Amino acid sequence: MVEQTNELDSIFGSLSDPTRRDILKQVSKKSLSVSEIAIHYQLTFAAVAKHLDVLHRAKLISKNRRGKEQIVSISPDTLATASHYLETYKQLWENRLDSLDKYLKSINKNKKGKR
Amino acid sequence: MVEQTNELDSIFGSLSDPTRRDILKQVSKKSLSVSEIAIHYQLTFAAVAKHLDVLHRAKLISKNRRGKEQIVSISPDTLATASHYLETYKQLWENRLDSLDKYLKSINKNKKGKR
DNA sequence: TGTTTGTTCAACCATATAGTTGAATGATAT
DNA sequence: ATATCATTCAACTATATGGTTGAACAAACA
Repeated sequence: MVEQTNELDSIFGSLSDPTRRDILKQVSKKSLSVSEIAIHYQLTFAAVAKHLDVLHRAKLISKNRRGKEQIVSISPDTLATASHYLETYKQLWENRLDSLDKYLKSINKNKKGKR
Repeated sequence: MVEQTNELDSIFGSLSDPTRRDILKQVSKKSLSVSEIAIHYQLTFAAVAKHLDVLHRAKLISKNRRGKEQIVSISPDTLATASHYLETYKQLWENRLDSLDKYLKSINKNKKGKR
């Protein structure tokens, strides 16, 4: 509606769920099969598979078949995209706050001068 | 369900919508009233107000009344939380990939040695 | 071949989200 | 006091999301 990139939409959307963040944490340490991931949660297998699908569509993970298993790995580049987005804005805001800070100090100095 | 902090849930949830990201972009440059923000979108006033509420609940913005207007400002600390989260994982993953890279190189070296 | 193991798909339900319209509230100006 | 401007609230709709169960498919094993 405002930007045409829904890349960030799906990345941040994926990250908004604690189960999915936890899955990312798991596979960031070691690539795992779908069932190895699923056993860590009280959810049904299908529910976990759906979470993996969300992460996959956001390109935060990749899947590779190894025999009958599907091995899930992280895709670090995608997270870099999100990270870069946040860093840019953080920077921008910090600069703005710095300016405000200087401005307030300059006003203060002025006041002191006038007294 | 996995972590008890829904702080990141609401932060990333907020960031998953392009209108809300755009609002953040706007107010990161300059604090604005609710209606000043709303005129930039084809949405109804109420819809924009709802987006602001989502951002407010995630503590990504703050509101201060100035006369009859409500002035919206950015809350940079919250974004730092998200940014920090991503940086941590990016770091972790990069390290893992570095190790993999070294491992692959060591294998290669071994092969060469054996030949 | 049939059976087991791992994964995906389909149908369904409950709740959350994004949007609408219209009424209600708050603060200022006449 | 009332009219006006800025914002919020309430009720409602449509769609998305997160979860379930059960069937179907794919690969490996007996």
